[in-house]
Amino acid sequence: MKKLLDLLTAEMGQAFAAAGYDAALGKVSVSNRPDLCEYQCNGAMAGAKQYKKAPIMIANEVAKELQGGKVFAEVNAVAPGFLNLKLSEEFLAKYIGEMEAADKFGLEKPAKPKKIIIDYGGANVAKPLHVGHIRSAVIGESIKRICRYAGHEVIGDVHLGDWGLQMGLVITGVQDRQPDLPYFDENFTGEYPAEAPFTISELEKIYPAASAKSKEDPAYKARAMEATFKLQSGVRGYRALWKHILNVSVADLKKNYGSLNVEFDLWKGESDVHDIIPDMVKYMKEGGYAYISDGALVVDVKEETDTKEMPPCMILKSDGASLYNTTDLATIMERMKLYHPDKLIYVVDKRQDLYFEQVFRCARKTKLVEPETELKFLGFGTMNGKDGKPFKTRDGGVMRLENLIADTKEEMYRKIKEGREMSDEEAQAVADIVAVSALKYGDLSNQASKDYIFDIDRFTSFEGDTGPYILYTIVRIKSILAKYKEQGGDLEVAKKALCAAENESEKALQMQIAGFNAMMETACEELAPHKVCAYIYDLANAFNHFYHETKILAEEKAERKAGLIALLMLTRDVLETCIDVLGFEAPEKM
RNA sequence: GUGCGUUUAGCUCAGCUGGAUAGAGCGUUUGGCUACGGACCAAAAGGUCGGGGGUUCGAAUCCUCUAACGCACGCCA
Repeated sequence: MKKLLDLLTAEMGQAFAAAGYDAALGKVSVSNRPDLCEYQCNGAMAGAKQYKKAPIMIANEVAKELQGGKVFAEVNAVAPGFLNLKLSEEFLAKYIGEMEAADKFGLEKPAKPKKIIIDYGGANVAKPLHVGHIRSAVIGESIKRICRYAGHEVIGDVHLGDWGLQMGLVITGVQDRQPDLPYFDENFTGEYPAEAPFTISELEKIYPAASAKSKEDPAYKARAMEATFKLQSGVRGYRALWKHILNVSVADLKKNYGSLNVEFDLWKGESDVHDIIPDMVKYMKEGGYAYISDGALVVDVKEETDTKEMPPCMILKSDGASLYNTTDLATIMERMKLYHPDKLIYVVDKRQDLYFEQVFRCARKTKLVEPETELKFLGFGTMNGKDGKPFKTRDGGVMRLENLIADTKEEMYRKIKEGREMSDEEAQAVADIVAVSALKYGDLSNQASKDYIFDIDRFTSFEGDTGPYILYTIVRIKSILAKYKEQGGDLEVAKKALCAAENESEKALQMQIAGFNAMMETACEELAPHKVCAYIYDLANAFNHFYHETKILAEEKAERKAGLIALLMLTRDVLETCIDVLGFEAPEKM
């Protein structure tokens, strides 16, 4: 269904036309002076020059055309030429009634739904997730859900770092610990054990140890490189061991991502494109795109219009080995072949923007993608500590994501216990849910591209612009609805009883609800979860104002009471839909 | 050096793509529990929107110069 502002604009446009002016001047927007009006139109001022007339005269003529209409209850022309508008309560109630009945609250499907692949998460095999991974996971997941809700076909891919020297290091580390394993015996021809020879916590120790050792011991590094080479050239034992590393790691990653409600459709990795790299390189050479520069194979990506230095995109290192660029380009090729997406979105640290610019240009130039394929780099900023510097543990180390989540849950548990009578078990379960909202809302309510300050006290607060505040509002609505039902009310019947607002705060709540489809559409177009956050914060506030001024269960007229219940249900449903696309959920009680 | 980004209340952030008196939260000060969850609500104080210049009837928003900070600039990812 049409957006409310579009309907108002159409009405206003007609009035402009009827008064003899360009209908395009009738653009209506939400008022920036709520004390004066609900909506406004500034078209009279914009048209003043064109028609060589004082704006207030135009405004007056247009206002006249709108008198007695069904959409606006009040239209005032105000100096120097504003058109101040108040909506008809009946019109508004009818609109949100239609929203309630419509699929997705009246959000229209895109004219041409796109197939989108989102590359986010950024996890590496054998390395634990740390705080630096939270943003990609949280933002990527939300964007996936927003786009999906808006009607696009979306595939989320974690795109693991599961190849290259890091794997060689782990394998070498394992060999040092357990040299007798059959994986290292070249003459072994039997079945390798089904069980991995290490646990995830062992694995997490092996990598940093091996990595540190390789930095000071060249011989060790050489061994690791050889192991990498053997793995990549398909040596049976190494491949089998690598599979174990992968499996153990992925199981652990799924657990950690799962605790943040982050789910991937694909668990592909760099290794998946290893076999197609030679073909891709050959194609780039034969196509005349790639050439040797300083020993390395590169593709020029400079453009005439560049005002900055643009280094070429490197395809192979001077030793012939592949690198990040190689696998990313091969992955683009692979994705085009397997899924043929209209759009690829990368949710990656913003410091990589030049790099992705090179890769995208290279992919276009070499025609790995079609001219109309959209390549989007969504760079996010750093999560900083209260000192404004990258977030660290107290002793200055890198904090594991698992610990950050655990700390937040603990803090949440403490707050819940001190505020409510609740069993330890229930409090823990509730704390887990609320903590996820605190973390995610704290992150998503900021513009993704900016750095932000992680403040656990602020994020876990029940007051202010926080996840827990939103959840609190939802839980409060649920509680009232439950009581209505207890008292013999029928929610299904009440649902259809939406009625015209009888007071300011009720109307304000309805208007806020009515803005849902427009908000979701922009959030999707701009890939901006923070707009969803801002919206639900306003919605929660609008509800709480309304709640404070309106008696609901004590309302005597049954019809009116049902109407209020309907408004509550709609508010709850919109809020829950929004937090779902943000990637968290509300408990029943808290 | 080149390019990109950031700069808005004491602190953390918005600002719907050029409109009226620049908005929230936290913190501070004050008021409100015999209604449905007070983990709430209401109100006050707090700003030369980094600085200069320009475009416009009108600028936090567009252009230009400039400052501070951050980041990136071929064999890491």
